[in-house]
Parts: sequence; C-alpha cells; structure tokens
Amino acid sequence: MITIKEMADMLGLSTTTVSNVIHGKTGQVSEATVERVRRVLKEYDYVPNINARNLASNQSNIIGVAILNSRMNYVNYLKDAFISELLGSIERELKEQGYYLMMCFSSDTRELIQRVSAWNADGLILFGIMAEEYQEIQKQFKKPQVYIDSYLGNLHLHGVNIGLDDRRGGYMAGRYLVERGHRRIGFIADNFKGGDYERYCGFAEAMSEAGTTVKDSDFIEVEPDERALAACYEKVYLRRHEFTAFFCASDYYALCLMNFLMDRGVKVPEEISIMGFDDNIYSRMARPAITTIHQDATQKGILAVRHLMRQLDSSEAVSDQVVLPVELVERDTVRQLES
Amino acid sequence: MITIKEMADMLGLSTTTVSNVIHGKTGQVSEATVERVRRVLKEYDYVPNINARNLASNQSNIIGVAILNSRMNYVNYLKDAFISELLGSIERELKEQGYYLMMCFSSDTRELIQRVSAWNADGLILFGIMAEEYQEIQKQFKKPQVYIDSYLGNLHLHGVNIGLDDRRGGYMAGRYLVERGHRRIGFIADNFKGGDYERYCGFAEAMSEAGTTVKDSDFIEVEPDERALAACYEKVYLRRHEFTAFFCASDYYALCLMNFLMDRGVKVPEEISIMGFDDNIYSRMARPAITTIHQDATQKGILAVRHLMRQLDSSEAVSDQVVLPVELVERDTVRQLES
DNA sequence: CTGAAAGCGCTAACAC
DNA sequence: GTGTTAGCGCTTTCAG
Repeated sequence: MITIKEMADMLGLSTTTVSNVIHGKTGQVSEATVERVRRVLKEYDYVPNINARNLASNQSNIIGVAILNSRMNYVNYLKDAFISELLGSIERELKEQGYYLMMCFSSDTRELIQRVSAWNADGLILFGIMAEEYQEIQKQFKKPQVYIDSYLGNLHLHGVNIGLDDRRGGYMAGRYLVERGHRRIGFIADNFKGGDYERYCGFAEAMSEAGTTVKDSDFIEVEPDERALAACYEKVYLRRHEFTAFFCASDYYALCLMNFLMDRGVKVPEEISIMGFDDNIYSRMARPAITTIHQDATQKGILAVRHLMRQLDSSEAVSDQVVLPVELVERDTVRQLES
Repeated sequence: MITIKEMADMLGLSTTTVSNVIHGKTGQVSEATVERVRRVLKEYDYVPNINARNLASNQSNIIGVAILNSRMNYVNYLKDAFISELLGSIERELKEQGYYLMMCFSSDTRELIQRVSAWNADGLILFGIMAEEYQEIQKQFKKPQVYIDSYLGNLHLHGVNIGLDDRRGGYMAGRYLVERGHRRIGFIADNFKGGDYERYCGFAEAMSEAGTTVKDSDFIEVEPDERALAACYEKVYLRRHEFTAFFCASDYYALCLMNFLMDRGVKVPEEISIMGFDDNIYSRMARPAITTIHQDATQKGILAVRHLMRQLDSSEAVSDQVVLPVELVERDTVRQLES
C-alpha cells in the first residue's frame, strides 16, 4: 500500500499538495500537477489509511449502533427479525451517507461507552434504552445520538428518539378484539416495560372502555429463548379456556403461540383468536396469516440515520421525539364471536 | 479522554512504563509504580485510542465480513434468516476472541478490498464467493481469509473454506422424494451456480438412479425480491399439474411457494409435496412444517472464526476445505404417493 | 500555487 | 526498573 509521502517524493511534491488533490481541494493547485498526482493515484491504487486519517483529524466516520439488553440472555440478536431488519436498514443508509457502522451488542453500558470512545465514534444510534441507562450514556458520551424505541420516562431528552405509537397500537388491537366480541384476552410479552408496557396500557384502555377490566393474571410473561418459551406456552395451553383471544406483543410470540396451540389440536381462530404486533415476516408468512399491528422497521432505521446526520451537520444539539404511526392489518386469526 | 502521555506526566513516569502496565507487562515494573499507575487508570477512566494504537502497531483487530453478491439487488441482506444468523454468530465469536467485525456488503470486489485495506483489517471472512471474485481477492488481499459456502471450481484454495455437503443434501432430498413415489419434481432456486447448483446435481443424481431424468424445464429460476418472487410463482402455479413435488433450494422459497399454493386452494401435501433446504425458522415455523435438509448457520460462523484465528495465530498459510454434514429433517410436507 | 513542519496517541526498540 | 525516541500515515496551519 502506497502512502501519501511516497507519492509526494516520487512526484517531487509535498504531502500537502498530494493530500489536497486527494480531497479535491484543487482550487489552489495547477491543472498540470493535479493531473500528475491523479495519474499516480490511479497507477498505484492509492488507498488512504483510515486509522491515520482518524487520528489526525480526530473524527472517525464511525457510528455505533447499540443494542443494550440488560435482562437478556440473547445468544444471537440478529435472529430477531425486527432487529436484523432494522440493523440492515441502518447499515445501508449509513453507507449511503459515507459512514461506517460499528455494532455494539452488549448488556453493559460501560462496555458500550468504552467501545465507542475507544474508536472515537462520531455518533450513536441506540435501541431500546431505558431511563437508567440513558442517564449513564448522557453522562459519558457527548456526541450526537439518536434513540430508537426508547422509553425514558419523563427525563428530558437530549437527542432524538424515533418511537412508535405503541399505546395506540395496543389500543387498536384491544378495540378490534372487543368489537369482535372478545372480553377475556390474555396479553403476552417478555417484559412489562417500555414499548410493551405501552402496548399493554393501550390494550387495557380499550378493554375498560368496553366495560371490562384486565386482571393481573391476564398479563402473561414469557421468555425469549425458544425452549423457555415453549415451557411458558405449556402453561398458557392449560389456561386456554380462560381466554377467547391472545394479544401478543410481537409477531414472533404470536406465531409461536399459534403453532403451539394448533399442534395440540386447538383451532385458530375457531377456538381461540390471536393477534400479533409488528407485521413482519412471521405474521405475513404464517397460515392462517396473523392479524397484527403494522410498524416499519426499515423506516425506523432510515429515520434514525437521517436524524443523526442532521445533528452531525448542524453540530447543534437537536431534541426531538418522532412518533411513527401504527396501523391495523386485518388477516385471518381473529374470529367474530357471536353474542 | 485522558492520554498515556498525560498520565505519564502526571505521575512523573514515562509513557513506556504506563503503556507497560496497561498491557500487563508488569514483570519489569515495581509493585509500587504498578499500583500508582493502576490507580490513575481507574480514576481517569482511561480508554485507549484505538486509531492511534492501530496506526502504531500496524494491526487493527478488525475482521471484515464480506457478502458479495454480484447479481443481486438485495435491498437488505439481513432480512435473509440464514445470513443474519450467520452474521450474528460470527459477531459473537469474534467479540469473544477480542476482534472487531466490520460488515462489507457490496457487489463490487474492488470496493470490498479498498474498504478492508483502508481499515487495515487483519483478516477476512467471505461468504458465497465464486471463482472469478476469488482470484481478484487473492491478488489484492494478502492476509488470512476464510471462505464460507464458496465454490471456487478447481482453483487451488489459499485459505480455508467452510462448506456444506450440498450435493449430498440435494441427493438426500431427491432420494427421499423418489422413495415416496415422486417422479415429476420441480427444482426451485434463484441461481444455478455454487451451492444451489450442487444441490441440483445431487437431486438429479437421485432422480436418475430412479430411472428418471430431469428435464431442463424442471429447473425453475426465481427472483429473491418478494414481488418478483410472487410473479415467478404465478407461473409455477399454472404449471403445477406437471409436478407432484417441488424441491426448493431454500426454506424461504419453500415457505413462500407453499403459502402461494395454499392461498389458491392447493393442498399441501395432499396435492403437491414440498421440500426446503436449510432447516431454519421458516421451515420449522411453517404449518404444515416443511420437510427439509438441515444445516447449521451458527456452527458455520463459529467454525469460520476459529479457522481464521488459527491462521492469525500461526501466521502461516493454511489451506483447508471443511465440509459440514447435512441431515434430512422429516416433517409434514411430503406425501407418500400410491403406486 | 506549493512546501515545511507540528502533532494526533500510541508502540517498541534501545539505552541507561 | 524506567526513560528516550523515532516513527505509524495523515491533516492542517502557516509561510513562502
């Protein structure tokens, strides 16, 4: 790999001049030398040393993409369809903008911050952050950041959060089920914080508008891991007669539940109705296709990057809360109950 | 962010000494100073500047992970379940070994090489490479590399290839179908190169053992994009009476096909049988669950990293071809035909 | 229009 | 045990 200095020597020029034509600052350079330099650049197939560049310029064009999950024993984050679509979308958009993406999957805020500091990342996109972590990050990391699906309670937000109208999504699902005569509905999620909690609240609101209150025991907490999930669903199966429908906080859980029940001879939606949340491949490809609440992971990723770029460009702190809309996608897993 | 020099000044020591205790080269340093340095390290929360370190040491601990796909207009590679599982597994394993992963999704070999050269990556893991690209990469990139699922024809391999017994997988599928009385079988893939071609050959071999030859028109080429795929399946639907079964080169295509047919009232497996390949979430979660050929993406990722580490450690070129076994997973989409 | 030179933060050979 | 020093390749200010 040839260096600027070598080329400069070769041409009898200074490194400054070579560097200038590399960066297109060609206003101050004569046509002739520009041409000579360009030729050598091509001929020797010059590739800049990014480490040197970053060191000298004190910026990196790296954006860290963090998925923190304190309670999680996820083995492979990318097995999650939502996460991988989101990450793929961010990667694409970042590349388009000339930035590099650095994955930061961790369960430890300190580790995350160390990583991005060590690499001198120019910005951070964070997914699924809660209030405590948020505060730690704010304290340690002073560069632009965009949050996705993060619930910071009533903390003042420094930066941008790309969120979803989770509550309304939950409400729409609840309302839809209620309108079809369902009153005894189980809510399934792997946590009751953040977005899932909001979905629950919206759901409960719709229920109470219909004059039904949701009992604590209608909350069903499951575990993400495939085997643990099956164990949870075993219990759900035993309790199935308590419910006419289940509203799951993700399509994945909805699909797993549906399969679990169908494999035991329970008919969906004849005997039990199911709704999901996300409208990703799981609900679309399921048969019967699962009625769900739509959100757009790709769009979230794109928006996150755009907002980060805006901060990077303006170099002034922007605070913004963007809330993406949800939409009900009616498919085949909810039955109209006769009254 | 504090620097080594600052700490050294602060302590009245040289940068060497500080650097030494940072790296645990504490043999040459007195207990007392080690302690003093450590205290400052903690107190000021020292984080090394990786760009500086890389520049000075001329290595980066970065491993590029490349997915080249020349013919592909993939919008989002990570939407592919196999790729994202593989990538997640590589990420995890790389982190465990103290390396950083840099994604290189591109359709252009030159771009890839530039990227990894610019960052001074220590090694490369490449997925789905064909002979021509392989030669280009060999010429341009001189550091350790591991290939995954790459078919290099009869080129001499420099490096390691983690492959799959694709041909045998195809053969097993073909044989299985033949044993159940199927003779008119469509083969569905999005290309007829590399692994998919091998799968086809194995399949054709099993067919010819049964005294049937596969016609060119039994080759059905589809396109990855969701809408284009539907258009292809429209044609398949019209030709459905030519076949009693379809063998798809991926679970994804199998699931899409099954849904497409079922949505039009075709019963699977009663009217038509379907087999997939991969044994990933698509075949497992489908109903009826899809009979398929198993392979382990996570394992591939882990092996790729391990083999790369071996090369990195020994610093001698290793050439190796590892072929992972396949296995037939019998589920519910193949019917026994009466004779 | 072009060049000299300082410095980014760290490593490592070598000297004391 | 500890310190000096010369880079790594590039950017950027300032001077001609």
